[in-house]
Amino acid sequence: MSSTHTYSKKSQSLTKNQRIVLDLLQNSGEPLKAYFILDSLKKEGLNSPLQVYRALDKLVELGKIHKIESINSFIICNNSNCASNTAFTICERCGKVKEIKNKYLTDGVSDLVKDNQLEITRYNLEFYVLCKSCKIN
Amino acid sequence: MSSTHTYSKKSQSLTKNQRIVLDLLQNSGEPLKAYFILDSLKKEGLNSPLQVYRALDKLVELGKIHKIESINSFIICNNSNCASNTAFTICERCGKVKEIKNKYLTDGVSDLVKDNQLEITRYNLEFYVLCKSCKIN
DNA sequence: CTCTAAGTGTTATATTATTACGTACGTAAT
DNA sequence: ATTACGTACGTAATAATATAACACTTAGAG
Ligand SMILES: [Zn+2]
Ligand SMILES: [Zn+2]
Ligand SMILES: [Zn+2]
Ligand SMILES: [Zn+2]
Repeated sequence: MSSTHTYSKKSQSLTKNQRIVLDLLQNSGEPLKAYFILDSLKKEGLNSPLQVYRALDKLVELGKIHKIESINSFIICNNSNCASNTAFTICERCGKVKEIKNKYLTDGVSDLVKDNQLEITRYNLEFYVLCKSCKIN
Repeated sequence: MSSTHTYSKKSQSLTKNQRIVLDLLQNSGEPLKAYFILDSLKKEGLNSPLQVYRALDKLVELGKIHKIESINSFIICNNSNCASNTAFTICERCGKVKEIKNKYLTDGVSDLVKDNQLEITRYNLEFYVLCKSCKIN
């Protein structure tokens, strides 16, 4: 019965759970796993996986974060607006992930899609690389 | 045949477990999940998840099948040789998956990658669509 | 033949994600 | 103000996906 989380104007504002999950991802900048998020936010009052997954689902839906499927992880969106079209580089050796901001590349893909008359609703591009530090070693 | 076959048999032949898993995927043509494969091949002698996952891992490594990460499923390779570069369409409504064969598209992506000086080792492209039957309804 | 790399079979366990159920709150129509 | 509705919440249980650990077998290279 310890509720009352001053929601204030449902439009625009996230709920407490959504907020703390988003903040964690924001501050981290790296892909995080759901159960890591859960552990990290135990002290903030998160107790169950479902609380995390519900917040993550909503944030993905809002385009504020992305799920990187191949590593079951979530990362803050690095762009102002991806419109659900995402592109990442993933290091094959250390797993490091970066969202690609290169507009020329993503526009190019969009053009290719048009040229080939694929009627797509969105896309997710995963480019596997060897990151700088992994290339050295 | 000849007495000059110095190449290894090993590289050509699959083991029994790898064979039956590949055959199932081949005959299905659709993405299948590991535990579905396990159930389907109980009668062939597969008893544990690990047997399936080991076979799948090997087949992926050989490029004979692909894993579709966003649905935790595996599908037979539709091309002679993808060189680990993959591209799929996935229906957002029914989940139906097709491997894209369009060489113009994949070459175009490869060119874009080169133009943008991304040194990639491979890529995986997932295009979300509404398939024909889902578009009707 | 002997050594070795790869594969096998099995049990147990880890990791990731969802179902089910009841409660609480904000909004808008009555 | 009361009702109805949609969304979010909290909790427990469980499903679905994947790997660890260990002992054993097989097949090919030398
Ligand atoms: Zn983004
Ligand atoms: Zn790296
Ligand atoms: Zn293929
Ligand atoms: Zn469909």
